[in-house]
Amino acid sequence: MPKDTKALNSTPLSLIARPLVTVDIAIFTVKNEKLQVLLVKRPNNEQEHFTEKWALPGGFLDIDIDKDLNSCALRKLKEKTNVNSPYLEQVGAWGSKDRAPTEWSITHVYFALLNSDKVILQKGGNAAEVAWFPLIDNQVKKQLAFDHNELLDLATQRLHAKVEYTSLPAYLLPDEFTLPDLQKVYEIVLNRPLDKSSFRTRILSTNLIAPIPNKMRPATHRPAQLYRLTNPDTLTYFPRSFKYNEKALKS
Amino acid sequence: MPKDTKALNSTPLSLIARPLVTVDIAIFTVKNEKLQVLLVKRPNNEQEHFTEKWALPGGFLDIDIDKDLNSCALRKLKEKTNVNSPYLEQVGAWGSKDRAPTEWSITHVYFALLNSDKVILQKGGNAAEVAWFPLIDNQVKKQLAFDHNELLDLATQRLHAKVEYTSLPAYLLPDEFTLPDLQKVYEIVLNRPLDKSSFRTRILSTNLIAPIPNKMRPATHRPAQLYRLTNPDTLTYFPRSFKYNEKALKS
DNA sequence: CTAATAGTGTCTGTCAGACACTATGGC
DNA sequence: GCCATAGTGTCTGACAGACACTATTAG
Repeated sequence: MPKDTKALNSTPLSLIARPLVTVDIAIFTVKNEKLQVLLVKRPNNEQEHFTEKWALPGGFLDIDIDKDLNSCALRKLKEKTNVNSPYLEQVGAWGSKDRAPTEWSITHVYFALLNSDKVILQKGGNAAEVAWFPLIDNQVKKQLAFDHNELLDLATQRLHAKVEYTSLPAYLLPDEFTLPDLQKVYEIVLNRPLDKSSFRTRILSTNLIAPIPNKMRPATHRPAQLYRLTNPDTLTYFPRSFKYNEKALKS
Repeated sequence: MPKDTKALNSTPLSLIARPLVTVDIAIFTVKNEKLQVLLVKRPNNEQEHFTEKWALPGGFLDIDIDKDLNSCALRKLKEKTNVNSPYLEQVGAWGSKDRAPTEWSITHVYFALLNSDKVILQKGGNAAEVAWFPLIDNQVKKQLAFDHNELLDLATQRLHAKVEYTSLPAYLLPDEFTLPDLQKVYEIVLNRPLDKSSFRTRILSTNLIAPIPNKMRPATHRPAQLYRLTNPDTLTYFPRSFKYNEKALKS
């Protein structure tokens, strides 16, 4: 009899051996004109693995507290940053017999984007220290606990891929920002300069952002129009190829 | 003390309550010129939920057999189809307190693409029946067990999105196929016609496929060149916007 | 006035879609 | 020859990048 039928033949569910289940989050921000990620330092505790190593914030799912996986990620994010509503996206699940030292374990990797001004770093809980680390060549120059270097790579790859065709970098800015501000965060995340004219055309051709009437950012030069997100909860996707073709559809 | 620190203060890992962990797979194929998905019928067993309902193939992770999540998905896929190496991709994890009737549970959703000729449907295990169901308006016209309609939607959305800019549909074909064959599966999955000329240009501008020298498909009309995948294990991505700009980089 | 940055206009090359055309087999 | 489908060529419109230009503030 195949093993996975056991539950369907009334073996009590409680007898099925279960893996450890965790959530880890790559929290990104732009600070000092660099893309940075939040890491926590594991405590000095003889009974723990990877003691005093830096790691992605995260930990065990608590089925008594968390109503779903996203809530679990938000809870952990809030514990470290005191931020309630970042942009949050699941990257995927990684589980195997030997990714953690002792047991079959699965981690659910998320990434979050937030404006660093809104963050109040909090050690609390199981974190001896909490700090931002810049990404250099898309990596953090540090050996992290467990397989967290790989997990961070995966989150970074996802971020990079999506920045090319979405409005993701807008979540790195404060609520009110100018178009040059927005271009700047795109350039920082993409690590390459963009043309001002085409950037503006592209952004303004969607309804991603709306100007705040009569509100400019004052400066010692020409002031810039301030904008805010039209719909902060919706990610905007810029068009891509295999264009939809109305005419061909009719035939 | 925050709850999630318990493991880090030497509470035995075995005492942390763990959710149920499952894997479900949307197995897609093209059959009779339609995109179809494989479903299994749950057995008639008074002690089970959703008895005799159709569902996505899947079930409990078995930490004694499965070395990682992907292996678990492949095992379940092989049990139902006897196929060893389909295209397989994780869509994501969905877990919550109440998505399953009794317990906090997490499922890891995968989708697979395969050529239906390679499949030998097998009931075995916990499946009373196994069958292909066409997707109509991207849905299967049937109420599935648990939250499987939603899971299937998610897999279908992912498939659709990626078909627009990748070589995914190639995995729905046999090893040798013609360019019109390939165009046809794209059209079936996308549910819209494509222009022959631009389709060919697009495909041939990559090294996705290579012609098989002197091998044509005979027909009562002009024969078509047969091709095969250059690298069957690598998904090809077609280019998209925010084009890389060499000149701007230097400045 | 100048400096500095915001914001616009114009040109041009590229490329995808539309669609007409040619090619090649069976009959 | 005809039919059917494979495969190519040509035109055109859209659009993104390059880059020059104008606009608006402080001082």
